Amino acid sequence: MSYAAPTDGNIKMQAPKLNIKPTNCHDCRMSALCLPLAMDFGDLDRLDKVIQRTKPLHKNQSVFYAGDAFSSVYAIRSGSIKAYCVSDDGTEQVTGFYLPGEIFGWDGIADDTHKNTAVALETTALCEIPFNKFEELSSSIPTLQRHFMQLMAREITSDQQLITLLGKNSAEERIASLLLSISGRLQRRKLSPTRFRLPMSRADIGNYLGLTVETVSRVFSRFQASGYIRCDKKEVEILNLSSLSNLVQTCAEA
Amino acid sequence: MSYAAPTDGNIKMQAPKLNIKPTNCHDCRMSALCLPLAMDFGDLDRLDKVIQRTKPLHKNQSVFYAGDAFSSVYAIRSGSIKAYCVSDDGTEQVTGFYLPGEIFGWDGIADDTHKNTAVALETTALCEIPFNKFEELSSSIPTLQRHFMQLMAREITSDQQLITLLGKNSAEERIASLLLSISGRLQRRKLSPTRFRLPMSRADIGNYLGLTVETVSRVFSRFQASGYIRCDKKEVEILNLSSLSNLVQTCAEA
DNA sequence: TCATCTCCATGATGTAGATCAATTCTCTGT
DNA sequence: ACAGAGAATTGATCTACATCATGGAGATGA
Repeated sequence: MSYAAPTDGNIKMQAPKLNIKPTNCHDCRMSALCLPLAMDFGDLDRLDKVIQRTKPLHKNQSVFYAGDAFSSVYAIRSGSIKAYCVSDDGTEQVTGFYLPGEIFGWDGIADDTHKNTAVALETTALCEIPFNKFEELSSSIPTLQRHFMQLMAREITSDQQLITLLGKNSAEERIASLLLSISGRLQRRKLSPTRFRLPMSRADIGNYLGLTVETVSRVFSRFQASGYIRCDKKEVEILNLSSLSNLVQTCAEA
Repeated sequence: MSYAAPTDGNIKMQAPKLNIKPTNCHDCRMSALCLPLAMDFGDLDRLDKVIQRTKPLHKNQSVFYAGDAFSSVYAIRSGSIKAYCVSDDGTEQVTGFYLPGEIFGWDGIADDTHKNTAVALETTALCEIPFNKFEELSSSIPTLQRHFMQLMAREITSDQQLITLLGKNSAEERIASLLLSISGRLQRRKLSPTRFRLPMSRADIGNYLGLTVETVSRVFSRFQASGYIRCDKKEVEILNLSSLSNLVQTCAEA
């Protein structure tokens, strides 16, 4: 019954009555993540007028498709998103998973065309941030521009971490890294970093990490046998965070 | 021969006599690549005043190190740059190669600290674009802001292509893809897309593509045996561009 | 309620590319 | 001009992961 219980992903959680649905940026408890901290209230009001809250998508509904004209970026209020692109031969490559408080859709800015398709992994509520209006705003709110560039840069950084992961690391290292990444991101939004529900399938994980479903499954089993995690289907509990950390080669920070 | 300073050695290619060294953005024939096309001449002047032309780096000199405070992004006038990050265990991961007309250094915007080290692969001339001055400028030159975001987005797109490459493609596909990428980028700056000199070592290529030197070497040999390319050390000639293209799975564009 | 589907787990076997090793060739500095 | 280090090629072997195959556990729907 407790709200903090991280059975959160069990889609029902996003049901309107459990969450006081934020109707503006002031009330939204994600705003610390997705909006500039330095903005004052007047600015926030102006931004708030621009942002559109779409009605919740349900599982497997798309936000945009590869090839769509780029018009907006999106912040996740609840739920989760998978971004992937499709090769000419039809194979998919998952390029990212996005959790509440995170922003996606940058891939369209380069030439006004989305390179990825974005799809809801579960019932998901979004804020749409129309990019042309944002541009108008950001010339009068300087910190907003900077903040957006930082968000884009964060995307670059995380993409490059994934590149390192795919280029150098073993299956175990990749999966440990993903688990830790999700754990850390949940922690940032004050949710349990050790007990959570993976919103994506094993196949998605494998695709994202350049592994097959079978390998992903085996590694999960091995992690469980080693006592690093306990998991039942998508429900995961991290039992030994430091062992997992020892597995991954993080890029040295300064 | 007593011409001391940057003893380039093999890089005579971008010898002074071929290039009238650009002293400002108006004259620079890279500007079409690295600057907003839509900017008028007044804007260009103001931008020009902000950009610093550094003296040429010679091979293996660094532009910045991972951990350095972020202050600028850089455009390449001539030469080439390798960006890489270092794990705590000391292993390197190459995250990108940058050719003339291209801009690098975005990786520092996220939290004002560079995540990568950038090093010259050969004698290299750069334009430094101080980011704080850029931010001032861009509020008064709206297209500039947009353009910079597009450049960042291009970095995201290319990173995501690399992710796909590393996650799904075989050694041959990866190397074909790199060759085609370089070919295309040279073509954009009106250089021969079929005959060029690779500025990076086989080891760098392998590192970038998640392969060992040996594998890279073998694939080059195989490509040569198949008549796809002809190469002598770093000098490469693409003989059969379409065969190479057939090898790679490009992400479907709209 | 049963039939069908999707997801996940796990075993048996195959293989692309890593690793180890040796040789030649090319730069670099004294 | 020479020694030594580094870069590249090629061969022989090994291994982590892919591939193929099977069965079970939950969902979904007539």
